[in-house]
Amino acid sequence: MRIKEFERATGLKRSTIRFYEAQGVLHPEYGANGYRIYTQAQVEGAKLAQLAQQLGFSIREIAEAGEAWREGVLTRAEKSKILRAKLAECRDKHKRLAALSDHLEALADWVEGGETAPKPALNAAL
Amino acid sequence: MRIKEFERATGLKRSTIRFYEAQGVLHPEYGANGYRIYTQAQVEGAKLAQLAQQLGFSIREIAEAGEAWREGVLTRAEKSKILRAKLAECRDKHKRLAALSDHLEALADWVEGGETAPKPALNAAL
DNA sequence: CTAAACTATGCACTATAGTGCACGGTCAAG
DNA sequence: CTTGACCGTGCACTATAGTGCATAGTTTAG
Repeated sequence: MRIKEFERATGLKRSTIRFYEAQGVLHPEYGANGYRIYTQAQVEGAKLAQLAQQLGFSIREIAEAGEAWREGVLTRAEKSKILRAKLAECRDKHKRLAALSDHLEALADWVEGGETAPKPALNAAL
Repeated sequence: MRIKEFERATGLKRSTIRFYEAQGVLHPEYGANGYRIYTQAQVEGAKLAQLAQQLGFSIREIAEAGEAWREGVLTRAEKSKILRAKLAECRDKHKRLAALSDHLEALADWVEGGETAPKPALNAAL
């Protein structure tokens, strides 16, 4: 597909798509006319990148991790290492987010209960 | 406490502390000499802000939500509403992070398994 | 063949989140 | 009463993540 359809498929703006390419997140093929050509796999990749970015990963990190599922760039061991490292970061964020949720809920309950009981303390493990 | 100790207690740089104050995240008292004075509660608040920020919330969002646990600014209903809204966002991020973790793990397994099975697809619910 | 729609590049501009420095006032030990 | 550590403001600068525009080439429907 060309860029217009890729915009529609990913929900990204054209300027953002070009920016992501410049940052190494996207690597489209180019036709003889100079037009970018995208595959369905790249739509998936872009969606994953968006997700990761909304959850606090930087463009640079996403570009680096993205190398792990591009063909013929890295060895299996390198890919595995990158993916496992990002997975660990995800799991850590996941835990911290659970802690933040718990704390917000405790605060909401405390406010709704008239702020009488002692104010909930932030878990030290954060 | 004064700013030096607040830096140590929160792990934030002095420039960042001043920036957060300018953005409405922190609201220290001022002594007669013009020095900022922080409480232990503000250390807690700053840590919570750091946590939220690392997890993808913006400074502006944090400042707004922070009003909910400042004294005498908002009504109970307003505080509750803000906290419950942020809680819902947290829970959503939490779910998405779980999905991202699952996907990364599936990719890592797939790579380690020799990339023979079909490449895991991204969950459409993202 | 022409016009509309689509695509390309380069570059300047914006928003967010800080960082660092110059310059000056305050405090406390000696 | 000086000296060094600490604190203040203002301002310019940086990094990240885009956004928008001018200008020009390509494609496609009529």
